Order: sequence, then C-alpha cells, then structure tokens
Amino acid sequence: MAVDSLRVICGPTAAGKSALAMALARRIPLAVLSADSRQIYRGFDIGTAKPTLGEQRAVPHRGIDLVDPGERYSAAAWADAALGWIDEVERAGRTPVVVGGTGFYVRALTAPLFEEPPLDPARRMRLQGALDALPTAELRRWCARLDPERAALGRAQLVRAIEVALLTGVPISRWHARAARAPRVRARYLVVDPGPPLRDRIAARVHAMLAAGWEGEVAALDARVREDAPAWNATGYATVRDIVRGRVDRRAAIDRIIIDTRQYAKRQRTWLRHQLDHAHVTRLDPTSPDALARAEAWWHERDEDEG
RNA sequence: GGCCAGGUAGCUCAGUUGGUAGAGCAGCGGACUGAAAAUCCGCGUGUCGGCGGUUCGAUUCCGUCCCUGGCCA
Repeated sequence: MAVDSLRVICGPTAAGKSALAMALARRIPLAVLSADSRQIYRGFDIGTAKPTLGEQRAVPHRGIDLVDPGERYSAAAWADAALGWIDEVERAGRTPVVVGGTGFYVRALTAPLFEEPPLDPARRMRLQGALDALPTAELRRWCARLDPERAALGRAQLVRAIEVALLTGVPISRWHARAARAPRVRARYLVVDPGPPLRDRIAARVHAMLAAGWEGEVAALDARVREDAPAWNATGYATVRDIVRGRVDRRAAIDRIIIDTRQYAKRQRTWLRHQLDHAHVTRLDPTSPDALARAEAWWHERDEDEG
C-alpha cells in the first residue's frame, strides 16, 4: 500500500507559513501540527505569533500550549508527541501538515534522534550544576578531551557532550553512530520565503504585536513566571519585559527586537538551506500571485518513489 | 557674517609624533543528534569631506572651499 509522505511547511519567521496553511485548509481537510519551540508555552501568545483561538477553532491544531513557561521541552519529546498527533488526526479523517520554523523538531520527527542511554538523574543534576559554573572556553577544553568531534559546537552542545561522555563512559558522537534509529517518517517540504521583503515584514509584525497588546501580556506574565523560565528565551520577550519594567528606552528596545528577529530568521534560513533533504524541497514565494495555487499543486504531488 | 568643535566602514566612534587605518553594533557566511526563537564559529578596501600645496611619501602638516552642530552677532 502506498503511503503518502508527510507534508511539511517550513520557512523563516514571519514568512507567512501559517496563513498559507489556513488558506489551504479552506480547500483541504487538514490539521496543523505546529513545529514551533515557543508556541508550546502556555501564556506566551502574542510574541510567538501563536494561532488565534478563532484559527484554532476553524482548523484543528496540535503542538500549541503543551507546557508551562518554566518547563524545558525537547525535540525528542515533540517528535514522539507528533507521531501520536498524526495518528489521531488521520483517524479523524484529516491530513496532517507540519507547519513551523523549528527545523530541529521537524528533523527529530523524520530522522529520529539516537536512542539515548539512561542517565542517572541525580548525578546528572550534580554535574550540570558544576558545568554551568564553568566558562565556555573551559567546557571546550573538556570536550576536546572527552569527545573531540563535538568540541567546536556551542555551549549547550558542549555541556551535553560532556554529560553523556561522563555519565555513560562513551562519547555522544559514538552513541550517535551506535544507537542511531532508522528514519520513521518520509516527508516533503514546502519552504516558504518571500526573500528580501522579509526584512520589512518582520518590522511590521513586531509593531503589530505591540499594537495587539504584547506589553500587557508580558506585564501579566512577569508577575507570575520565574525570570529564568525557558519561555522567556522567545525572541523579544525579555526585551519587552524590560520595557514593561521601565528599564529601557522603548524606541531603542523595539529596534532591538526587530534586529533580534531578523537574526533569528537568518539562522533559520541557514539551517533550512543545509539541513533539509534537498531532493524533497519545494520553494515558494508566498507573495507571488499564484502562491496558493502552487502550494496546492505541491500538496497534491505524488511521491516519485511511491509503489 | 565671526568664533569654536567636528566631517574616518551602513551606524557610533578610535587612531595614525607623515609610511594609505581599527573597535563595537549592523550586515554576510557557517555549524547544529533530547535547551534549537537555544547555543556557538568565521568574515573588515573604506575616494580617512573636495581641491590645491609642502614632502621620496599626506588620511595625518599648511592653504582654501563645502557640509554639520554649538556659541556670538
């Protein structure tokens, strides 16, 4: 029996992925699986461009409001959950479509992460406390000894590599090879990107978020969410919190948010350019007049290797 | 109109006791296997405001003009 590939709509922030999915939903009975590492947080709505309640009523969504702002989530947890959503949604007679800018989540679903060996929670916590206190350069030196392949990566990756190497006695790069899992979901990607105009779209969207009451939302969150909660990492939130607290010049802070958002979009583009299976990628400019028609054509494409 | 302070990278500025210049930010490229809107790495030729002069050599010294800001008329 021929199984259709999972459809994935991705692209940099503010490209119009969600709007495109909503437009497709008017013609196709679909359900949106949000692959977005910030829309998972309850209460962080406006600044994460979370689909409105109206949109969520009109089209079934999954992957939104999964955890509280203080919780740390993971790509693996998301991917596991996504397998369930796909099942659930198909049983209800709808076609799932993954929509989002967190490429790592998408890849964790299609090309699963390695099978993690059990890590003793107590030892892990103790080690983490010790590593957090070390400067990045020091972590890099440690990693160069324990797992040289990973020593050039970022701080978060260094900590993880050192943790796994120390707690399991085997470098994480070895685990990646040894405990790799087979791909579990075939996918076709629609990369939505308007190109240069994205720059202005981002600025406009930041202003729209402010006009929609972003500061009020943050003021309420600031009253009840720990200052170091992971959700505050969402672009702009910590800066809006500074505005709300009266610590910064509002005008300059808004410029900063726009710049931060553009830099995020740039990182997404780099990721999507290199990390996606190129053979199954279709690119789309959402501002072109025939964008919706082309998206529909992409949707109905048949898999070449389908039996 | 006079006096003063400036005109150096997209922006803010540093610097060259004369040997054609460098930081931060922005921008660009890249990495990424349970924190990914995270975490990191790499990339700096620009009529040193214009035109003359002095000099082997001027962005640097001199003259002059233009522009900006401030003060005085």
